[in-house]
Amino acid sequence: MDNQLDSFFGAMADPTRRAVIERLTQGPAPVSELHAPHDIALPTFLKHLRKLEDAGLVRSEKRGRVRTVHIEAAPLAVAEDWLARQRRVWEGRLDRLSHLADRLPPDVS
Amino acid sequence: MDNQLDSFFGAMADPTRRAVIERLTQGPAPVSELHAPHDIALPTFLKHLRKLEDAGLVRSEKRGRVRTVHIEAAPLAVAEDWLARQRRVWEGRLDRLSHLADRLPPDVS
DNA sequence: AAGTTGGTTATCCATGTGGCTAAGTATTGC
DNA sequence: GCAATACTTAGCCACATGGATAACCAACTT
Repeated sequence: MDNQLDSFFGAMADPTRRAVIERLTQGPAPVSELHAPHDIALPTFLKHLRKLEDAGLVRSEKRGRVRTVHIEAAPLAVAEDWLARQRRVWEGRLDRLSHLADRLPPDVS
Repeated sequence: MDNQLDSFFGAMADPTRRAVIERLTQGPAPVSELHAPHDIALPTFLKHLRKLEDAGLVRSEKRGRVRTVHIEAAPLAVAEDWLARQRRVWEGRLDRLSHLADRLPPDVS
């Protein structure tokens, strides 16, 4: 996809995928274990995993017949930073507004 | 949609929509001004705005023929919190692992 | 009153997404 | 070797998404 944020936010915009991420923060797990709590077919679930992997949120290795998946935390931090930055601009605007309000009588017609 | 996070992350998974949010952190603006920098047709752009509004990220009022849009910052904070929580669990796991490592000789067979 | 401006509504289209089943491959256990 | 396990690939389907045009309405401007 375009931006890294595109694929990240796209990946998080689904409850199944968020649940997988939540689970993986507690440590790696094989595909079958990740799939177990979700009431959808395995191939469908694999497509979700694929999307997480494409977004760089997750990595996996196969040993024998079992594929173990682990989280890649960096992208989470990138998105968190983006959101924090927006919030700071927003809050900064509020600050500037209140400062303006302080100086309202002299400055504004 | 399902969760509030669904519609939030869904809304952010598009560069046009993120650009609108970035612009709106600096203050409200009419639709035409928001649309100007984007090289897409107005009706297409309006669909993006609609999605932002559906996700509760933005609100708008119409006065005369001009509709003014302003940001609703709360959902940003909700998502930021969710991400921060994931990060804390992830980091907590690392902490526990290192603590475990400290106690490795006595505790582990 | 006529024209311009700022949105809005209605359709349409190609592609993406999330779901399924069926069938296949490769390990591992007996 | 055979069966069970753990994915994997292929194909199908309904609906959502992001894009477009055309036509419309309402409110200013002149």
